[in-house]
Amino acid sequence: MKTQQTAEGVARPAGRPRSEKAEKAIVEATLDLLGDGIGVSELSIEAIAARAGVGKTTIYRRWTNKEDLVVDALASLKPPIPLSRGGSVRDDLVTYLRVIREESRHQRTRCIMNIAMTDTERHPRLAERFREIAIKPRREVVLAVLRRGIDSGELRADLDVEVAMGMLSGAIIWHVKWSDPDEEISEDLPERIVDEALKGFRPREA
Amino acid sequence: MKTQQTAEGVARPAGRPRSEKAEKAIVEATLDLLGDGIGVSELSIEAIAARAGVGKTTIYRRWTNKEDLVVDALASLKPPIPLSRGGSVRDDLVTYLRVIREESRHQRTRCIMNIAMTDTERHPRLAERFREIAIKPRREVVLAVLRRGIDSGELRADLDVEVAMGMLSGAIIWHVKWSDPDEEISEDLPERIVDEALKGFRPREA
Amino acid sequence: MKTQQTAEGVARPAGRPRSEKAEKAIVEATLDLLGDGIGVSELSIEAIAARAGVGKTTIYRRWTNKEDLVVDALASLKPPIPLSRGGSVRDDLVTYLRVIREESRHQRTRCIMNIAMTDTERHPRLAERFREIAIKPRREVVLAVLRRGIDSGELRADLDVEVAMGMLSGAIIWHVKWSDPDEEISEDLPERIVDEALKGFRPREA
Amino acid sequence: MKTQQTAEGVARPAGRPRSEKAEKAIVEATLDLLGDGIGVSELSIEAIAARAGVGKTTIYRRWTNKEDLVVDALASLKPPIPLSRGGSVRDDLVTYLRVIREESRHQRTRCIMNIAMTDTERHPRLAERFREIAIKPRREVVLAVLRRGIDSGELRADLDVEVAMGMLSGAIIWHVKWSDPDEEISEDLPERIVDEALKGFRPREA
DNA sequence: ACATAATCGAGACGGTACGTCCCGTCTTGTT
DNA sequence: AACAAGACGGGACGTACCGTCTCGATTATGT
Repeated sequence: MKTQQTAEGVARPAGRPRSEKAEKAIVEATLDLLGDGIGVSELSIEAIAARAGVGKTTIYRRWTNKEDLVVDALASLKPPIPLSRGGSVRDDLVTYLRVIREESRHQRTRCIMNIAMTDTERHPRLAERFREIAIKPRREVVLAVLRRGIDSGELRADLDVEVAMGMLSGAIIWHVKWSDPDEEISEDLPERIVDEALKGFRPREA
Repeated sequence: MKTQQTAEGVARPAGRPRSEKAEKAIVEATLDLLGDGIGVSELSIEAIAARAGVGKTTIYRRWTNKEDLVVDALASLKPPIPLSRGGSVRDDLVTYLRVIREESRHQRTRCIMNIAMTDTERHPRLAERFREIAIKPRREVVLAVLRRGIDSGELRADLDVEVAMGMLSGAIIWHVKWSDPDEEISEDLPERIVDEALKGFRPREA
Repeated sequence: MKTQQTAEGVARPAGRPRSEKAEKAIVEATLDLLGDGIGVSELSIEAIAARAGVGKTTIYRRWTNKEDLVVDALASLKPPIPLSRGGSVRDDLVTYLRVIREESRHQRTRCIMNIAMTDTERHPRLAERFREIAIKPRREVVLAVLRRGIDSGELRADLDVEVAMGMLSGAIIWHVKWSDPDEEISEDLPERIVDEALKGFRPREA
Repeated sequence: MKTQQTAEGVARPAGRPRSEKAEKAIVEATLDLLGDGIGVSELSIEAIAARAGVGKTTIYRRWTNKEDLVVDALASLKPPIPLSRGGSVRDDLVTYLRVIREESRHQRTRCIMNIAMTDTERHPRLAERFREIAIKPRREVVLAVLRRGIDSGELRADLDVEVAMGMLSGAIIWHVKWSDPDEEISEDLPERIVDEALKGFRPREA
């Protein structure tokens, strides 16, 4: 492929450059459709092209398959860093769990989450990307809170922070996903989880 | 519609009765395909019919849509009751978490689990059924163990058993699904989870 | 392929038989489009399917390529045998040339003729078929007239009927196709051609 | 539009002049492709540009559509004046028909002829141009021969030269195009045509 | 034994989306 | 201003399945 030389000395491929506008429209259309509850399998390139007002070739020129496109679309989402920090460990953890629960109640986030939980097994690259952009930042935040708690003496010095993090995140997700749909999820679930976790299941020995 | 009278006195429609063999073959073919990692969306009636050696009509005559078929197929699975009971609360919980982890390592269970985690949002009836046949029995078992622990004094009398159950189940699932694929999941993860849960995060006050 | 046995003992392929109605609709749509002046190259399977109210597969199931479809479509046209016979040789030949000229003035025939003249080189099978259904019958008719003329003494006994036929048919086509579009083609062209042909170009020797 | 002043005083548009080399390459590429048996409909600007080593814009800048380009390309062909004159009328006519038959046997001429016969209806401007550069000169030549024959007494004084010309040209073309492909076209076809035409179909009266 | 009737397999039906190819237009930096 | 390169929106290609339909053949009973 021939290239052209720009003033900045950066090689550029010859010919008309790819339209950033089109690219954005495609990603946005993808997120829109995903947000409308369309799953990765049901998501059709043709529908994306139509909604983005773009030719199919313009999509295929950039992404060789649907999975890559979805990966990039998800990646374009800013991870809405969920934690306001600075209070007590208990307050921070409660806040964190509340944010997750709130997210799971909003349409777009919910759909994105679904994809994460859902199409992840059939699309390993997607899972990897999701871990990167969604799981990892939250994980770091919780780990930081827990470590801070250990330093300040609020938490046990020998606490297994990995396990603790899994218990907190896992618990809220479990309830959101699997609790009986007839019963309301209690509003104070985050507090209850955090408190039980802090206390431990065993009775205090005299 | 004319009916026929069987010896048992049960009214039966006239004409050739439906083949039980075909029905079984269809359900089996469905589970096979699901077990091969095919998701509900990718699962095609055509493929099921082909693998079952059956005409497509024979499937559509019995189930009006794919979801209903999958529901029935999943229902036909015996819930492999996961808990050997009788030891200490700690032992029982560790055993329970181990069973879940093992299941997640075996092909067929893993795939079924994926479907549960996966296609659940797009197929609400499926989710409901899965809750019925997979979640509920496990939930009951854990709740029973926890209540027994309270009775025996091994656990706090005011323990929130729902929350505790969510923490345990959620923690193991979280780790199985979201832990860094490069790092091995530690073999003693079930023990670590149970121990941290029992102890609580907070240090013992003097 | 499995077959079924009919009462008449004629083997029939299993499954739903192909719809004759669809087949006719496809052929008719093809001729319509061709008659609208669409050439074989411009003719799209998609357009045929749309006009016939038929799925593309229904077309591809029967014809592997466009050319075969056009061949069959043309073949379905009844050759409108152009000659009323029984008069003098001169009258019959004039009638024949008139019919050709008239045909070349009517829309549908004109378009079919165009295809014959046109797409024939790029589509040899089409040419062959056209020769069969359009050229050959006309050729036979003219040859018959000429032979009758020889028998009756109206024409020379040693007349080269092949060449004579070519001169008559070729002359009318040449004029229809290549005469100056500004000048009207004279109404009595058929008579003029026949008369010149009968007389010969050379003057009568004393 | 600004213009520049050449030494010859002819106004010229400002900016880089159009490349004559490119223009020639385009026309040549077009004729090449046409000669390879590609029809006007199948002929793609993309293919022409590629073969000419030229950008598509360079073509579209000069010709607004494919037809115009083909017209110009055909126009660039020198009409290979087909008649050596000077012998008897019979000899001249035989020579003329032979030339046509030979042309129809050579690849490039054959393809050009095909285009004439072929794409003419769908592309009227092309037809007109072809009439100008290919038909008209031949027509004139034959008419001249015939008129010369009348003057010299070789032909009837009242011969309808237009009709006669059509019969001769039409006959050879008819045979070349429509004769049975299994039978060889007889080598002496030109002689046979001319002789029959000269004699007329009717027997000499005593 | 035979008519009745629902089911069976096979496969054609009208559709939708696929990923590819090429169209004619447009938008770059270079000549 | 013209050039080559190549991206753009669009339309048709031929394929793969979709869920529905229509066949003849099969398999039960009820007379």
